[in-house]
Amino acid sequence: MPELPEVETTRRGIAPLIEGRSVSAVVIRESRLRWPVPGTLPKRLARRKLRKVERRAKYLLLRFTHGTLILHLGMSGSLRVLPPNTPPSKHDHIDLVFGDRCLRLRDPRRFGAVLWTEEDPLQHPLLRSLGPEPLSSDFHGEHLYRLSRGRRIAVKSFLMDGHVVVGVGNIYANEALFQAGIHPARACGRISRKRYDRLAEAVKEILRSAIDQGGTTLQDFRQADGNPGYFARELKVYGREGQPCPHCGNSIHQRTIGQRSSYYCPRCQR
DNA sequence: AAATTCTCCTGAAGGC
DNA sequence: TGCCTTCAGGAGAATT
Repeated sequence: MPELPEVETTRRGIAPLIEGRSVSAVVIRESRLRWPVPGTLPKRLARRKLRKVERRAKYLLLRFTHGTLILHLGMSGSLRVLPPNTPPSKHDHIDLVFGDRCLRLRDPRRFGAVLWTEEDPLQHPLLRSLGPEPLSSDFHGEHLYRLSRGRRIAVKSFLMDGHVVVGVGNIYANEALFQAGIHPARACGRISRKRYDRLAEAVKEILRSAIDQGGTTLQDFRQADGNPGYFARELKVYGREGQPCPHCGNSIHQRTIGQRSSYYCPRCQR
């Protein structure tokens, strides 16, 4: 499931292969994604040059000279660059053809999105009110501390709220809280400044390390070259219910917090 | 404003 | 072997 490291891995994989190239064709095989894919896309993109592939939160921004294609991979989306005329398989919904190479969006669960804007994409309603990038200097313990005062939700839900900080999904929230020694269900407003410093550092460290490993592949995710991501083998608690805590040896617990499966060591995390 | 619940979808896993 | 049920999950929308 693409979180920030998977999206960034994808960006790095596709950018050098398609930046600076012009669109020769757009194929929409399935337009029923999270929102209908605009049918005007082929016309709007024809012969247009892709300047840059950027990322904001979990959105990929394909910046053309006259507008931006905003992509979200949802739960199960992935992008590959393939030779043109590669036969599509099931769930290969969209192709952007750039002459001798084809950017193909595959998304079995269709929670992803493809949007077009000719305005500043950062001012798009979906992106406008997002929190800071976790790997930027705008994200730190003080930020988490300030935003959490007076609030009662579980720190894990707080950390996964895109208005607080972007890109931290379920897997990395679990891992960061383990590394910081914070219990995922603890009320976010009752955590000290010092512990938030530690949490912010843990988030940065884990995301950086996951990006280095090419992301986490559990089922669907693939890097742009088709290889899986290798961070799964570094997961300390996620999906490890009943297994020993790598720190103290107690067994990892699992419970649902904010409708999301949460894994933690009740002894190391308070 | 903040918190919670609902919703979209498919494939995997489990039960019988 | 096969059919049915349950579940996971990003995040916007709707509701409380």
